[in-house]
Amino acid sequence: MTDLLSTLNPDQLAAVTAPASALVLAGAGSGKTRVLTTRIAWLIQTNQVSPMGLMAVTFTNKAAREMLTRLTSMLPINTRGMWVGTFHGLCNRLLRTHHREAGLPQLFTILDSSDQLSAVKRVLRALNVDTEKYDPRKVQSFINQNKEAGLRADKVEAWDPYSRHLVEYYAAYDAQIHREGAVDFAELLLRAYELLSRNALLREHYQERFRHILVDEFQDTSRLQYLWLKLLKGPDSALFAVGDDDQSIYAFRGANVGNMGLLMEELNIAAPIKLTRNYRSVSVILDAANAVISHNQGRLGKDLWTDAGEGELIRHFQAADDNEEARFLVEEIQARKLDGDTYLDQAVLYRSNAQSRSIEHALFSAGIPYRVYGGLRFFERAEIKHALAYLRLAAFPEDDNAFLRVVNFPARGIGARGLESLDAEARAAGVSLWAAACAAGKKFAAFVALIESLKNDIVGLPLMEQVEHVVARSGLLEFYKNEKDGEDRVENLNELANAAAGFAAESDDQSLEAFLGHAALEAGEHAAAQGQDAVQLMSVHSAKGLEFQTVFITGLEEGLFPHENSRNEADGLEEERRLMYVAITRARKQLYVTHAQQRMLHGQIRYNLPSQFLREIPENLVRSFSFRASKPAPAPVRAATPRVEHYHPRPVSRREANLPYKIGSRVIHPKYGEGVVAAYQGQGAEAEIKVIFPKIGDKWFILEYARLTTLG
DNA sequence: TTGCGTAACCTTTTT
DNA sequence: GGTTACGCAA
Repeated sequence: MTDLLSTLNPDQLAAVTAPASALVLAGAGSGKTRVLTTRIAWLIQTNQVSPMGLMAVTFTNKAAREMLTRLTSMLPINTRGMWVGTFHGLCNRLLRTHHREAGLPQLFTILDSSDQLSAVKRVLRALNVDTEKYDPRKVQSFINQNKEAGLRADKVEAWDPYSRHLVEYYAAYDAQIHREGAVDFAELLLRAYELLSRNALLREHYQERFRHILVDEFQDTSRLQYLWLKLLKGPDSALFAVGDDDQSIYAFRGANVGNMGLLMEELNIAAPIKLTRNYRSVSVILDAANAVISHNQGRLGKDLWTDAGEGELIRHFQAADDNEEARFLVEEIQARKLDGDTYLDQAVLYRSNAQSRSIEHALFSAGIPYRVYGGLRFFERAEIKHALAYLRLAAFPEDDNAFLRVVNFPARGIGARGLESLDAEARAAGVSLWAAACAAGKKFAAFVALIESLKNDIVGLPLMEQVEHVVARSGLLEFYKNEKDGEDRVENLNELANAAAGFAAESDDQSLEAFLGHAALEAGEHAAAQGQDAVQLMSVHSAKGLEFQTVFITGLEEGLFPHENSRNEADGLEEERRLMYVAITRARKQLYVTHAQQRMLHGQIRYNLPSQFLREIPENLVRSFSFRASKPAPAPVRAATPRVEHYHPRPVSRREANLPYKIGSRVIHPKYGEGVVAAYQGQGAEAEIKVIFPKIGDKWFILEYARLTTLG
């Protein structure tokens, strides 16, 4: 037991062994996850609670998994069946267990955001709503915002006609998905909340059971999640919340930092336990982070410190355009690689996912392996959703959503017109589309027969074979095999069977229904090759909780980061600044920040000023560079420091000795003229050299045959 | 009625 | 640049 605690610093120790409810204000890199898991281990080891008597809640599946992994390395316990998971995952569990009390069918489906959007569109169409006036996405977010606040349609206050309509659509949408036995993300939470608040017996049961509730990333909890936690906390239970108000970056989906203050008030917590010692970054990086975040008002207040030493200055690259920015990234990433950093140690961050494309392009043409997080994830891909819809119909054909998705995919001659009349019949009879289709006769006979046969064929098969069978027999596989550029999709469909096998191996419930629920809640990262040495590309949001040796924060421009949409939101700029704070604190040893004077965005060139966040980093922590030293002088970021060094691709040691041309040196090619050596890739006879010709563009040559002459 | 091609559109962040 | 909506041809 003592060895569990012996390596903690005094603040961490106080947090881990807190006797009652506590709020821990844990700065970036201060050992937050360690405190959480050590507390769980300590509670169990000292017999204060059994593994079944505690609940630990996180926001992401990744965080939940990591907690379990660390826990098993500390204690010889079986973590299966423990209530450790995401808010959504635990609510799902609660609702599956008590579906009857919750008023749901046993096999309720979970709608992800895009499913939800199509459901909203369907409802609006049925009500003949002018979607010019009522943008489906606005309606969707209206619904979600209210659910996140714990409000059903009949509780939402609406004074003007416009909001009254929104409320009406909210009610219609809820009625619709309930009819279909579907539940959206926010509904999972709201319904679980309502279940517990209405059913005293159930509530008391869980309150008795969970003596300790631990919450990660508490600053990101919504009002509803807070209420849910309080409902589960019995009079004798302890609530242990860990969070960092400076890292609250999810206000847009209902996160309420105010919950931190509220918690202290309501649970009589005198003061938060502050963890400010940082074990991650060198002090240059922490100083920058502290300086930036100090521009925010109303913080709970803490500054990070370290004794890890100063470290290298932050490097700021001022690019003329996005291509230059990408070129700079390529140069530096390669240089660091040759200096001994792995690719995996290096992360490129951006504010919005759309920015990844140009970076991917540059890395790809330079032959640098990379991995993109976020964006379209495995279970969100169209072909996967189609396959899941077939599986869903095989299990529960009444699902209108799934029905509509695949009734004419692959095409089988059922168009909008046919569906319209089917929908009318279904509405008139008050039944599902499936029931109507069964009654409709020949037009839908083939589809009905297909689903029936899928349903019969997979009875009793193991999960993986069920998936394989449905993928093969639904016609999806064949369709994509015949489609040009369909290889990836075929591969993904095959991967789906593996995902099912993986799920079956891990989960105690191996039913098809359980797998479908898992697919909706876990976006899944099966698609990208794991464990490979690759540069990590991701949005700042998805970087939260991660750390890297080297971090590049790109696109630091007014309008991009801070994002222009944040201007109209209350507290918008402050949230952007917290985002910047999160980005900076991801770096352990070296931080790069870049901006471009102009960039291609949404198909047109935009001219952006450098981000104000750059100015907020003290100048003595930064070295600035640009490709052109003087001529088209980049606008100085601060008036006081026009000093911008000329960027030289760093001289790299070792291996470059074998390379005839230095990176950055100017060469002449007999056909293309003058150019600059940009990169190498490959080894020996396969080695290639990349030369950038100002007029022609980038070219790769086989090094052995490249007829290049060095210039001056 | 369907399927395909072109035009217009829009783009923050996620469970 | 990529996706969706619409119009046109089969």
